[in-house]
Amino acid sequence: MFEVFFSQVKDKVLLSEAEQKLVKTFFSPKKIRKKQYLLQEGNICRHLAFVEKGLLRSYNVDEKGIEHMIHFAWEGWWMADMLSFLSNEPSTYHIDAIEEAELLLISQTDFEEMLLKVPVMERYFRILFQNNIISKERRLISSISNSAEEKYIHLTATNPELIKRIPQQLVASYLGITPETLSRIKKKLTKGV
Amino acid sequence: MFEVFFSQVKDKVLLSEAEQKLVKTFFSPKKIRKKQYLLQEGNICRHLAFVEKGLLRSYNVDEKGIEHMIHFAWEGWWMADMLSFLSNEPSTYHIDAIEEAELLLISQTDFEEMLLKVPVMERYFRILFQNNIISKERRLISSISNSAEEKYIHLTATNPELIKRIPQQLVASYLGITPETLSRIKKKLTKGV
DNA sequence: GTTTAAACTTGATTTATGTCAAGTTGATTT
DNA sequence: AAATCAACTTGACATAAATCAAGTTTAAAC
Repeated sequence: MFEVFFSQVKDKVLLSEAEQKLVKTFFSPKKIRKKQYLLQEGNICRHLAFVEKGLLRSYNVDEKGIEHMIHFAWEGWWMADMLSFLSNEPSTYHIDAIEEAELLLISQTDFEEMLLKVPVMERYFRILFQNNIISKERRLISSISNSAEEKYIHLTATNPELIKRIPQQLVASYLGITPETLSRIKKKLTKGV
Repeated sequence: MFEVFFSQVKDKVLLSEAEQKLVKTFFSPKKIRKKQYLLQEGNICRHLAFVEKGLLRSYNVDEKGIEHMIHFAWEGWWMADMLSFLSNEPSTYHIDAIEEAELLLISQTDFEEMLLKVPVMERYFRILFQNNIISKERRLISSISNSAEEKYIHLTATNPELIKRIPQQLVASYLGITPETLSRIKKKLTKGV
């Protein structure tokens, strides 16, 4: 159950056998089915979820009822509403499974306790968050700088797996464009080949 | 010189006198004039900069020569190209001073050393990065979900100081819209009052 | 204090993208 | 395999925002 997890963690920091054992105790496994919610708007996000298998998405819904994709997370990625998780405020996000998923959950109090008891995990999350900032910044720059077509090209270059694995309408939402526009962009680009 | 710095750090973690003294040794002060560069595209970002006084901006320039604002940092904020700083790759950003600024700089190696020698600073940066992720996520959601007018209204609500302190054309760029559009939005909104 | 340059505003026009609607393809369920 | 539903495509049209250009205000430089 912890295979993907520890291979990910060991990618960033060194963990002793004892530390691994201790870290394990803070997590509990959970399986969720396709379309099942992990978090619904209005509820407090009480866990960080690590994806061992499957695929999750987080999104919010605006006044017009339109969904806006915030993140996707598959094997080796984390998923949560960090704002709600850290501040204990009700979430404005939904999180659900695009593909049936196996997760490792850690609660708010266990997260804090783990970081204090296993300082190397404090380091792991500092590095993880660092990387997250960098990738968010790139997505943001693309979002404010590029046309719809450029945004799509940029995404295929920086995240080809996402294009392959995520349904097109959700990719469109992730880019902040309509499914129709994305469909036309793809047609235009394949024509050009 | 470290007044703003330690008030910021103490806001997030507890520091002993000894730790404070040690932390100070890793930083060197620097003043830069208005319009002076701290970093230019193509160079490696070798320092994190903490702003004690003044105002910095980071931006990139696209093929058409258009500047896209990435961040602003005034008293109490950090500035860097994190990607370049962490990976040692040449930066794609420019960083310069909008207002004359007093900075505290820490180098890549000193940063790593400080985090290892003063674990509470590891914690500080984990928390700092956490908060950064949340604010970037909000900006991103607004960017992909909202119209130009809604983006501007959202910014006035979440970051009123930015609107007051940053020249309008830079605010427009920060929002990913043209100065003309921002000017028209402001006119429309003041009319409505 | 006058000159010069930069920032901001306003108007006319163009363009990219959104919206609405209908059709097609593909997937899921019975 | 047929039926049902959702995903994707395509076309016609509407609209928000960009572009281009001129004017005005404000700030900087001499």
